[in-house]
Amino acid sequence: MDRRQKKTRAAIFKAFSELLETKSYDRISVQDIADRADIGRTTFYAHFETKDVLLNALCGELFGHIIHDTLDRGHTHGLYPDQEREVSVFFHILAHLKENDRNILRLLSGESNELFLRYFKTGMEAVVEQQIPRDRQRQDLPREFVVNHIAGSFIELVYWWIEGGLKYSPKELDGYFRTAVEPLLQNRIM
Amino acid sequence: MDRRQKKTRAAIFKAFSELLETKSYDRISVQDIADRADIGRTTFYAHFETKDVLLNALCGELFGHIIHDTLDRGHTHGLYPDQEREVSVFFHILAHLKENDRNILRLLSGESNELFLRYFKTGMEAVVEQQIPRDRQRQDLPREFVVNHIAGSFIELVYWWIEGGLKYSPKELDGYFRTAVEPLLQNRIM
DNA sequence: ACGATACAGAACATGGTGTTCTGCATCTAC
DNA sequence: GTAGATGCAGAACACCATGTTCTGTATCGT
Repeated sequence: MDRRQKKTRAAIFKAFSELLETKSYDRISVQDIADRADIGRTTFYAHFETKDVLLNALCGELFGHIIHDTLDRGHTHGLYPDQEREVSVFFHILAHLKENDRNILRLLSGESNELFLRYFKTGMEAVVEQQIPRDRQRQDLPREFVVNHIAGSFIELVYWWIEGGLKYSPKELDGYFRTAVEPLLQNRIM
Repeated sequence: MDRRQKKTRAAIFKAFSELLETKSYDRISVQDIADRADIGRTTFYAHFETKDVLLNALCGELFGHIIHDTLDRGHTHGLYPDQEREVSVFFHILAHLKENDRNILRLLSGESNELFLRYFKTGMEAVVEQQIPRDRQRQDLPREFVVNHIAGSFIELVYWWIEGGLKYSPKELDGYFRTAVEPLLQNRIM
């Protein structure tokens, strides 16, 4: 790809992310993005058909990595605590967020957090699907209910955590969350 | 209040609700609302400063009633099943929704459902606060965590239920949900 | 019936969107 | 290094939405 393309594309992403930290999505104009990225407005449209396309690309960029990492890790670390570390996949995701990977935390703290959390939820459903072995799931509850409940309440946890100013540690929350979610699974087979 | 005022105000609400069933919130223009309500655009601004003010008024109207009813009922029906009917407050809310009170269901099925569910969550937090006696709550979990978890996962339940086309009955869901949420409370004192 | 007020409609300023065109700068390939 | 292709800036344009102001008319409450 042309160096110029890469540069402006990166500049657009950067400008958009920075703006999303301060303004809500629909109050950001293409002109704002272009100004901040120091490019012409026409150039923006040469890269993205519309603002929504850019948003989708950004979300893919952001959550793609975190979810992908988590799914990779899923083979070794399970929903249940590691023998040694006493933490689960949820801890890893919360820790990622707290480390503010790719400034995702600032975006989730911004006015458009609901927007991002919807994307996040889609990814979380895949993680939960992978993490719950079918034979461990309670048979008296529909699987799709369980998956939605766990993914959904995790999203709400993140929402609440960030709104409240990260007053708890990822480890604490991981413990609380697993306590809240454990009964959706059958007891471990002895 | 002037009859004319009441009439146009009602017409605006009606038009706005109907439009929200088909278009997403930010794709509805004031002109759309005015046209549908068969009033002048200027008249709209005489009633509501902006579209957001209208949205807030509508949400208060919608969720105000359902939450208020639920809080009233809260003194008799608890989080736990009635002795006779085996249902909880959650059943009542889901049943209200399914009965499509004030066309709320059609709004929640529309493109702006996320918008409404955020309002809904605020109300649900009040309901949950009321429903969980402090002495019944597990002491190893922060109360604010528990309240957010229950209110949040209930919202996600509604979201999922509606997205999926109401494939489960309120009674079924009430059972599932209480199963999922029970462990957040201490066992009943014998 | 009278004064007050709600309304319709037109006009206006402002600002955002998405497109097209022209000229210039920069890249890639040879 | 040069030539042809491609990315970019900037201006101009048509379009649509917002929010305000003004005027004349219809309807209200008393």
